Amino acid sequence: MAAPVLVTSALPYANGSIHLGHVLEYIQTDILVRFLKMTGQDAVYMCADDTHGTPIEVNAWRAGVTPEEYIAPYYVEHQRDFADFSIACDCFYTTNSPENQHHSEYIFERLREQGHIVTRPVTQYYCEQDGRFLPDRFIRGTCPHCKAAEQYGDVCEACGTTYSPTDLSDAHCVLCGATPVMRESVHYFFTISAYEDFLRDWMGTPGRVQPEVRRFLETWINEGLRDWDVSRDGPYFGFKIPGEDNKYFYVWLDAPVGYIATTQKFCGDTGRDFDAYWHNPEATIYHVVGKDITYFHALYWPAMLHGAGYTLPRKVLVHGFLTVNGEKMSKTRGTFITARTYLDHLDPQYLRYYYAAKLNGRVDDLDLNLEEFVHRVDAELVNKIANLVSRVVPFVNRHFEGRLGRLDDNVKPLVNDVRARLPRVRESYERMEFNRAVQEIVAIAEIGNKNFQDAAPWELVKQNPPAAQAVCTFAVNCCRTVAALIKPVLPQYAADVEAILHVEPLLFDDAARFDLEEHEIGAFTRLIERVDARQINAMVEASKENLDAAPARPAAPVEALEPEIDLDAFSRVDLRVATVLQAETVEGADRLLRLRVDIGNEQRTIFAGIRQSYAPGDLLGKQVIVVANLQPRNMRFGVSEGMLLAAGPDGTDVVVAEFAQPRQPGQRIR
RNA sequence: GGCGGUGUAGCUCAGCUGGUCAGAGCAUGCGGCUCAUAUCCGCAGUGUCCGGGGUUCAAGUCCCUGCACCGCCA
Repeated sequence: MAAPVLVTSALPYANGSIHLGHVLEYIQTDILVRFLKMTGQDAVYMCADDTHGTPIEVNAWRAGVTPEEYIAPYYVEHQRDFADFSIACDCFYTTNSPENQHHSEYIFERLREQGHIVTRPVTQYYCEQDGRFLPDRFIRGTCPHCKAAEQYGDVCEACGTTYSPTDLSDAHCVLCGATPVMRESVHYFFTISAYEDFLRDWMGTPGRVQPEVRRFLETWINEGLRDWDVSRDGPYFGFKIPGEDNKYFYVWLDAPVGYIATTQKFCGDTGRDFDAYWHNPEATIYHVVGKDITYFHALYWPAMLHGAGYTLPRKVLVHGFLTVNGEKMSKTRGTFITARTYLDHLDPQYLRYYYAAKLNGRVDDLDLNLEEFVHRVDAELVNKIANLVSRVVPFVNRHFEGRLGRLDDNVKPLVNDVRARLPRVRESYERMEFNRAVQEIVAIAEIGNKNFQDAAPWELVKQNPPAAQAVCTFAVNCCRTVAALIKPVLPQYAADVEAILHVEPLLFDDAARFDLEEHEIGAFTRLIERVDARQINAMVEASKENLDAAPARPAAPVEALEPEIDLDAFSRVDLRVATVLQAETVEGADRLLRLRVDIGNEQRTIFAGIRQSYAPGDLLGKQVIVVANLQPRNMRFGVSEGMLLAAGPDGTDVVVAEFAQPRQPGQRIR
């Protein structure tokens, strides 16, 4: 038997629900695996929940449960979402497993034996109140570059500058508000630079990664591969580093190992040979990942596998992000749609079809345009593909008691035409250019429709029933061909057609047969409904509601109070009533709105980091509170002449302070 | 700020190593059919191939530059 194929998609993080962006990747992977299986390859799809790391540890702590308790419901939820989208993992496991611990430790030890793990002290912020080192995302302070307040420890969302948390002038702990101290800790580093030649060779082999990805990776290598910190101090949720009391593997060390661990679990459950996958240079391993995690999968991961003697990936397939209606998914616009919200309103087959029709195998972002979605599903899937079955099957049942005749010689050219297209479909699937495959399949459905139209069996049946029967026979064969070809994308549709036509489960090669003759077909059943546009709207509305209802965010600990000040100190802060005259987005800044406000005797321009919570129109005419005597601040996009008062834990959930009754602009607030 | 990607008809996109490459589908308009629980089939127009330079006998296709959008920066 040929060497096995193993395909993975990136592991969903077990601290939240999956959304349609995740689903894009899983559907893409699922289509590939189904195609491989249909063409007789011994392929499996492995996936798992990614369960470790600081965010889950902290969220569990905030929720007052253990990390294991915290991740458990997501494990159930994710599997249900997968199943309901017909995403058929052969095994869906978890990184919080003994198998994963074993392989993580094994890889670590092998790398250490070879001298590619070194230790080095690292000085970083430590919160004495919480008793923990603070990752960059758990520190906030004022950006050293543009002086924007309340920025994360690694990047300023106002000006985009990246820096180290120690560059923040007033760093404080996100969890408790306390000022952290510097503390030293010894960390383990993976000296990946030792693998530079190996990596150049690996990714230099054609087909490993898409060309644009390779260029991207080469710039990393050319800049010099830096040692990778693979340890974290406790408290942490993960695997302890052997021989250490309070140090753990960084989540990115054990997450991809989950691919291996899941395979181990799968082999244990099914009696398959684990080594045939992970200790077999003939095995084909594909990783499907989003472009944000390219470097983990195409640099660290192959190096780790190589160092520890596991099978190397044959291909890392990188895809872009999902946008909705041309824009980044947005909670306020209702385009941040979870898998479940979609399923509550629409048929999963629509999305599988739409994604397939747009996936081109490149790293481009894919846009889910909801109007196009409706149109494309109706015009192609329903009107062309399903309608062919709908027009011929009831016809055969009505006029010929469900029996097919024989194919007429005059359809030979059409059969040849269809057969000539099959290699292109196959090749498009192999290259992950599902859009071309779908295009070709629709064209084949059109051939079936056109012949049926031109031959007009509804007329022919009056004079020459056998001739009409032959026309129908060809159309039914087209139905089978189309169903076989679209089966990786629409397994449910294909199964329904198989049932109607009374044929065995279709394989890819069945598409070429055209030998369904003198055969009795079954009754017609509806295959797929047209998209109900109202359901689209309902889904978008529900996505907005989810946001409002989202109680999920556990109450953040209340920030510590600032030192006491006297009245004089307060009165030096000049707060004024201001009316918002203009509000607009700032090009190049995701978080900022540029506001023009009236503060009585003058107007001011203020940049406020509230774009994620407010659309410009939301603020027009509103009366807000402005710090009017704040030193003007030079920002990348202009000068900000004041500051807006608002409350919120971060930039995505901010409420601007307003007045319950109208006030005159310029009035002072005391 | 550095790096990378993208920019082709109203929309979604094909156009590989430069020479019928200015295309397809949808949308639009017109015509035909009625088997279709999902309407299909045919015909027709539309484009400074993002702007500006350059290389070449020849450039969406190569080079430089500008602009816009997207992403990455361990």
